[in-house]
Amino acid sequence: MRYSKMLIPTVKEVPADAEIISHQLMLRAGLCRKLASGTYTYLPLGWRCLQKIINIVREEMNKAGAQEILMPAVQPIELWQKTGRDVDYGETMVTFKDRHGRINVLAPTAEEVVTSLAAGEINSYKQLPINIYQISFKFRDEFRPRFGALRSREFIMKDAYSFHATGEDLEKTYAQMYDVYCRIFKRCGLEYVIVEAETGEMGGAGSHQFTIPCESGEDVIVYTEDSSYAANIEKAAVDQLPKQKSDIEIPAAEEIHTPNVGSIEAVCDFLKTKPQQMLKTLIYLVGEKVVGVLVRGDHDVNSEKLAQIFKGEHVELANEKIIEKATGAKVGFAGPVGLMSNKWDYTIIDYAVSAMAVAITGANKTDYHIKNVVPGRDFAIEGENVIATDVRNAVEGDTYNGKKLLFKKGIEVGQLFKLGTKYSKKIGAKFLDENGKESACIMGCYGIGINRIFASAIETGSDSDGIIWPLNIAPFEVLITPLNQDDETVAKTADDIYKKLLENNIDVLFDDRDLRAGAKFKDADLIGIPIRITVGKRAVADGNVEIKLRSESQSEKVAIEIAAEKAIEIVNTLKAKLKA
RNA sequence: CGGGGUGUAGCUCAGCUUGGCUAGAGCGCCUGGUUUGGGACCAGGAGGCCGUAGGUUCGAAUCCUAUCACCCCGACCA
Repeated sequence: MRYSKMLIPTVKEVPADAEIISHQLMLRAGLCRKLASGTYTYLPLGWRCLQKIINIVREEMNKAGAQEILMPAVQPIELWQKTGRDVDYGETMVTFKDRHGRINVLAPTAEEVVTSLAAGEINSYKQLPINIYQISFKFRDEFRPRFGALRSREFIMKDAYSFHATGEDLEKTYAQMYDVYCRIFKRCGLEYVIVEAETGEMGGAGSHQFTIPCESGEDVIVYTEDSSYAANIEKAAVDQLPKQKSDIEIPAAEEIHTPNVGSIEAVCDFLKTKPQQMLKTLIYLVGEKVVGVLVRGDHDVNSEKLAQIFKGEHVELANEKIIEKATGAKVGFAGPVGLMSNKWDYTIIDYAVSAMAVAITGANKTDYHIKNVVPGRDFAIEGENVIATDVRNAVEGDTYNGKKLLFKKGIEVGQLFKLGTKYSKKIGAKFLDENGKESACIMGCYGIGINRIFASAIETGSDSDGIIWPLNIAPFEVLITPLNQDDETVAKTADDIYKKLLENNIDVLFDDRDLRAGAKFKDADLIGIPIRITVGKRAVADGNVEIKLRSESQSEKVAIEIAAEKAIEIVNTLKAKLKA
């Protein structure tokens, strides 16, 4: 490909609305342009990268026996109503009416569609297992799209779905997909971490997440130093804290006037105490149920853990109205004393709370708190509809199995789920087993965010001059940079090498633009093609060209005659390193 | 959705507080010339309904109101 013929609009200045490195470089290197919030046009260079990623994913999926299909992006809402996920997804799912008044959704994912396909086509255990996938656009109307391709509203996802007659058989495919994912990320040249994850609104029995560690990641990975345990923050378990003992007899609980101080910080300020001494009471809506959740003042409720207690039901913070009704006080003054289980349906108490010797908590009376509250004495920590459990996020200082927990940020690029029969039961994907007995298909599902691989590769591979692509997903493998194109020998040398590389199926970009050397070098570094061959007048006079790796600072002089061969050799070496 | 911020040339931004001449700079773009191994230089040039709508005023990029878009901080996920 000739550079002068290609739309590669590089820019010197950093675009104003790009915050993180990958977003900035994507725009600067001319890989994409924003159309509207969270939607991007991928330009020739960017689309080439995405296609390379897609091809790697496709190859590995096909090799594992998965079959590619393509499902509609516009789906009838009725399908989603069957599984109740129209409610779970809520506003994240875009819906619109067509001319007949039917409500359609823009696919945020495809469990419902694929399960209804299976319901129609799969009747016998003889057809199982089957693993089908697609690579297509998804649309999610995110609360807050940001960070360019990291969290866009429209994105390309590879989503695979497997159907099984038995749980053991699901385990087999799950393990196989686990392996396939390792191969895919290896080939893409990414350092990844695998963590245990929650299944969230997907439902199901088990899940792993593939994460690329990096500062701009929005996920938090929790792990032990010896790597014996790694999970995302939604899942990460913590050891129970030791029960605190008080040296003195705690006096009776006592109401104190705390005008206008609702937040934990304000109360601490006012009463000259620390968040660890506080007991925070949050009112949640779990399905239809009103649930009071108690955590220590310095801890946060983990809504995934909360959802798991209620078998994956939809969880959200209650609004002001419900809180006031449930507590009889304005927001900020809720507490467990005196009204547990009568105004709300369940009380969930975090272990760290039951371990407290004494606490300060809201009095369920506007502008009042209660001090000297002893869990177990002043409110029940067990009983009907009262559950003591782990319902908070792990924090610095926590341990698991006695080992210190460490924290790291990461980008989630893929996730595996054991779905079980959540979808097949509701949509009626059933089969007859060898005994003629009917059962619901057991399902697994496996997603990969293509754009996120693209973004994480840049996020983890760049320097102050621009992108440093891993060879396998670089838009081109080799860049030829002739410097003095009026010089016949230079022009011919560059052209010969270009043709030779093309003949050998190397992805090569030929910078035939009439620009000064500096400008070409700057663009070359910015777009980050792994191998650059520089053809300059002086070196050519000596019978040489220069070969330079984008990842190295030194270039190497190579005789013109063997330049193409040498470049091919480097391509092969780099490829070998990325082999799965 | 709540909180904060920004909309002026293709891009990055100044001008707005304290209304007043023809609305500016750098980069990019076009023409000509000189240059040519790390984003060259000189000369000339094109390009703006100052986000949109209304209002105040003799006069609005500047003040007021509404509205839209975008960005940042919080609850979601590939």
